Amino acid sequence: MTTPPASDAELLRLDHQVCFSLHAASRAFGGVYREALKELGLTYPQYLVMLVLWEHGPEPVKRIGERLRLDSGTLSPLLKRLEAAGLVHRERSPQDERSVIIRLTGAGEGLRERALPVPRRMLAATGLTVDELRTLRSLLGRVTSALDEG
Amino acid sequence: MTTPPASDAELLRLDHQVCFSLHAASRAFGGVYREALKELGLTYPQYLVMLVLWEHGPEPVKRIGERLRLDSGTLSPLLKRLEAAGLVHRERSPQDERSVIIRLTGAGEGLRERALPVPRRMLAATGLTVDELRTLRSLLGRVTSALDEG
DNA sequence: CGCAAATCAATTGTGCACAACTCAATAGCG
DNA sequence: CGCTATTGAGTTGTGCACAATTGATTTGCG
Repeated sequence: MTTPPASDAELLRLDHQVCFSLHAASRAFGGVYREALKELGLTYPQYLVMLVLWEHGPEPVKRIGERLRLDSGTLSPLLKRLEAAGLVHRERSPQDERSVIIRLTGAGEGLRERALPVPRRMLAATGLTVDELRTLRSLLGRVTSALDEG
Repeated sequence: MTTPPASDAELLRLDHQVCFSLHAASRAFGGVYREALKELGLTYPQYLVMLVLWEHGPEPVKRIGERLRLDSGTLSPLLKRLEAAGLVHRERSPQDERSVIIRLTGAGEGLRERALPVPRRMLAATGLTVDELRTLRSLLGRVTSALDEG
């Protein structure tokens, strides 16, 4: 694997291209997820919250936010909509009255099975090999960590 | 470089991780850009539009949308804000009255110089090597193309 | 030519992201 | 113990993303 020289001009262009590709890829994924999740009545961010709850059980809003890198300004209304849809239930923590625990309802648990085929469909739609996906995941994780330092 | 076997469970998890990493990385970039662009008075999507105009000169809304993968529902209000900020000017195309040409004002042209240090700062903030950035760009481009096929 | 289909921009409505703020509850220091 | 600082959730306001629709203009078929 040769490394072509990186001119100043290419470096500047590379930044634009990486940032733009990231932005575009994120929205492209969103579009495909929108299709795949339509029949479940979930948006992609709502699906991410459901994944957390399916995997980890009842969790406080704060903890969900840490896992998904989202703050209360985003989660509060989103969780309100999930509650209105009958998928989750909110309850104040008895230990700490500031904290609100999010718990799946029966309907929320039940949705899990219908969501199972979604990831495999997405995986196929990316057109990447498993190795490439691993590389992508790794690079994205490192970028996010580095950017979040500043 | 060995290829560990991919279990069914890992495949499912890999999809979640890639999608989530993409989502998170995109927002992490947005946050850093927000900082870097604050003194220019631009948001990241507005900056992308300015990049297109700086590079290609006056272009119709349609063409900008194709380059940035954005539709008129997003661009119309965004361009209105750029116009209100005195950075661009809108004019109906004489050749085709349906089309609206976006043209930089003097202030819009002038902003270019102040924006020059931004990409280098971003590049450094990613913490990746040039080769890794090239790999990332390539993978993201392929994913977006594949996803946009469906 | 005349009219139906396509095209382009804009608008409307919903939802996400995030900064800035409020308010209640808790932790922790003197 | 009392008071201050911090924490957790929610609210408000701005802006982006996108589906669906509207309205004006152009294209192109018959």
